Amino acid sequence: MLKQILLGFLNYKPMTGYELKTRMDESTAHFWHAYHSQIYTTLRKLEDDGLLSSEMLEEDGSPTKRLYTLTDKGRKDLLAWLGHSLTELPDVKEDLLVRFFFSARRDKEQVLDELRAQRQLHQQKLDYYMGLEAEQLLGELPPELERDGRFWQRTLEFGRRYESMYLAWLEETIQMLQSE
Amino acid sequence: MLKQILLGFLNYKPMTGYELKTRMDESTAHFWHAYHSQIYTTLRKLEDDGLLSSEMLEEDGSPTKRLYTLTDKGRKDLLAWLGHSLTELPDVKEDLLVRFFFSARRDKEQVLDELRAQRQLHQQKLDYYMGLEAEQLLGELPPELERDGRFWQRTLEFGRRYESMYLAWLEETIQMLQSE
DNA sequence: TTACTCATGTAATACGTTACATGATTGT
DNA sequence: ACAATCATGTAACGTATTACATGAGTAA
Repeated sequence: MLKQILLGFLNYKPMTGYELKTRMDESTAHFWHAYHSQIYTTLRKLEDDGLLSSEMLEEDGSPTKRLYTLTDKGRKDLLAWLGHSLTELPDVKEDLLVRFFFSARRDKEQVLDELRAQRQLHQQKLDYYMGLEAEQLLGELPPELERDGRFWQRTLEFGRRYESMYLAWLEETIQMLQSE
Repeated sequence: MLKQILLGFLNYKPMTGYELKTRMDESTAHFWHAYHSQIYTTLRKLEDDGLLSSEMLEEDGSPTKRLYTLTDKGRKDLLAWLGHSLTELPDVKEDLLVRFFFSARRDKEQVLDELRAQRQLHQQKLDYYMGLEAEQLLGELPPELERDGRFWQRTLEFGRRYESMYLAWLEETIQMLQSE
């Protein structure tokens, strides 16, 4: 999936690995996170496969960068991937639920502490998403990216709802345990 | 994480790989899915590490089974894992959002078709979760598993909310695109 | 001079998926 | 006879994480 994300970003314009990493961190990381180590190795692999080309940039006053550009083959590959719709539901992975599922025999206060800590983290993330939305509305996008911007905004809206849903579940679960 | 799930189940009673797979499919698979190939290899590894022991069962009228039992070391390992609360938020991975993020330039009807197909799948999953709940309420658990049952029910409730949230987001996103 | 951001990479390991492979029993 | 379910495994591959490693420029 990282492959498609990298091709997707490079479809807008050529970028370095570092720039792709920072872009991901402020947008797609909310639904697909990657470490820089994986990004750099995947970029190399995509270049080996002919989906990207790269050139070294040596500007004075900044470290040497490798700029990646989408090739025709890469663009075709991206479009082919987008052309084949998802026909199944991807598997959900929720670490906390695994822990909670086996927590009936744990010390109740310890479980409550864990749930409260998660509540705080989810609240922080929701606050962060709320902040991001305001920012994005203020910083207007160039006209050719307006439609893209609405799609991006929609993924952010998903994040907000996910965090709200999670918070409500945690809140009620904490209540349930407290009043046992 | 599969490791902890297997230890968690075996903390209730000894089971075979096949039984663990079927148990997972009707409970934890909703938030952590695993293929039988991974289950069998992980069980072997846990036995190598001394967290499980196994014995062959040869009953007439059924294939040979390998019954796994949690060892003291395994139980200690499970309790240690449960004892260390989650202090971070696990990364979310949402395939559809990756696709949607890069879909502003795709054919609108194709995107709508994909969203509608996902809507149907999520509706099916929600219906399935609703059915499961009814079942679980009918089939009463033995008294010593009552508290466990409430915890399990709570993870099912999470699944219901997740699917409801997803459906609402899809519905509104479809509306948004249609009225563009 | 110390810490932070920019910038890139490799190596080892762990985890997860798909495909291949087999064989018995049960129900229609 | 055929399909479904029970039951277990291996091999190859793909993906993701953690740790190790380096070095320049910038701001306090």
